[in-house]
Amino acid sequence: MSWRKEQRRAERGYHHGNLKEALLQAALGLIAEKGAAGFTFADAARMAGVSAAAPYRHFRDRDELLSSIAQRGFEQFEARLSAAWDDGRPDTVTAFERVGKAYLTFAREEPAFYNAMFESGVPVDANPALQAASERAFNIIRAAAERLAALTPPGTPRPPAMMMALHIWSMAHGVASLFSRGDAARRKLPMSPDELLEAEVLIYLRGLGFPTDRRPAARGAEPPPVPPEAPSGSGVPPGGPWGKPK
Amino acid sequence: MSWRKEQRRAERGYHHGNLKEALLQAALGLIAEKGAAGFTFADAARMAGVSAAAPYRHFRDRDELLSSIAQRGFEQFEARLSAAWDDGRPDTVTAFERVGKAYLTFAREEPAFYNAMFESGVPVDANPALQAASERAFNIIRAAAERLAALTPPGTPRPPAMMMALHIWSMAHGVASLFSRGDAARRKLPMSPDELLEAEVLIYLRGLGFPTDRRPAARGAEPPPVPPEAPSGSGVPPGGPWGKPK
DNA sequence: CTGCTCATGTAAAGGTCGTTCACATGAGCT
DNA sequence: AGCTCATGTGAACGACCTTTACATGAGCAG
Repeated sequence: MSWRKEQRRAERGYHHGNLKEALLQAALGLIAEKGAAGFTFADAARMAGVSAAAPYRHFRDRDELLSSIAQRGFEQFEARLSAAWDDGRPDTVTAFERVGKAYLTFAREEPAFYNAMFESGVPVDANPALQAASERAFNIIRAAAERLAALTPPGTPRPPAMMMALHIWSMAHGVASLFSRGDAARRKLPMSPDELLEAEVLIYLRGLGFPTDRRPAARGAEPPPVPPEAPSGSGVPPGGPWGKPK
Repeated sequence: MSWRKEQRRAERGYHHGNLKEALLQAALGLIAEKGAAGFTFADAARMAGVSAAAPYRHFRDRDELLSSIAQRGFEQFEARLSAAWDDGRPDTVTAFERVGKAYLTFAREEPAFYNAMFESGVPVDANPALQAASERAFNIIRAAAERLAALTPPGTPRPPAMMMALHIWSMAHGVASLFSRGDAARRKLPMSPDELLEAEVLIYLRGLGFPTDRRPAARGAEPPPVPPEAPSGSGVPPGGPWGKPK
């Protein structure tokens, strides 16, 4: 009956050695499986092979664990977005679209983090460290928007970068939470979430005056981009961002 | 100690008379207060003045109550969107924008419903009635998009209405869940969620080729709109949807 | 090496929930 | 008046969250 517990103990001794980390990993797995609501502190403890009270040596309560995961999530999120943005290389629009894709990829590949970050009900503004991490992640989008705003073709009014950033964020989050995760992904769509978001962003950018069917770099103030390997692979298909209309 | 319970009983007798409805109302209040995750079946029962076991005569389990609320939410949601759309009166673009506003208004004024519908983890596709209600609500947006798509100015390719509808939905949901509710609303924004969404949709529509700084009706195939009372009140401010750029 | 200390883990217990079951009540029909 | 069945009750079970008093042993001082 309890041989398992005894064995565990024999394996690791009375002290776990790295319980905090083990709990975080266990929680991550459980959240990915059953969602932040279904995750239980007791389960995480069991999975780490310790008693139900042990976690309280490392987290004030269940919410603090959740909050820690959310914070870690924002940090990884920032890293991913940052890598995707790559400081706007090879050109601003390409990099910008890459950021959008990275957003969805993160939501899809790290459902546990995304869940903890945006769907767990953790009050972001209650924990300063969490809030800071969240803002650092958003700042990537904001910085990208800033660079993009600076490229508005002459003759068109320049949109506020902050507004653009919020718009892009809302599109990405909207697509991610409605169509790109869990059961929501089962809604029958005419196109993939990635394509949906890409088209949405392109149409939006066009609405701001960006020429989206060709690289805008040549006519802006931007230095000429590195010639891409795939000549027009990431361009917009003819007929508009959504393919050919019937 | 128990005089309260006795008094309750004296007031209403052994049978409650309308427990199902009372439970739904109680749950709605609790969800609005503490979120769908914090809401408990036992609390709802207490609030209705019955024992913890009574609710099981009306709902298979806690999830079914939540699911019922979500369904009711979608029904009210549909009604609101439908009223806002008003079959495209006085003209398609105006009505379309009104739908966007109605979306946010619903999210703000009915946080409990919105929460149950989109943030409670209720699997929409598990309950046919719920799924149907959800689809009916979405169909309002879809129908509006269809009418709008039919108005694309000559010379511009016509976007698929379904795609438009999904785009609009994702924008509205993104803005609503990121900026328009609960603690999330505390993020410091340069503009209100309503304005943010309105600008976003307008830029998007412009990206599709719609002239958004004036009523597009005159040049489309649409019959001339009823002359509005406020001549250009709902039009777009000069300089673009976001006001004057610096 | 000895012995102390304190971070880390355990067991036990109290409170809340969700859920089930046998039983009680009484509204409405015959 | 009596029956029946929908509706509500109380008790009980197991799971969870959290606290408290106690146990263990790693690391350090002497």
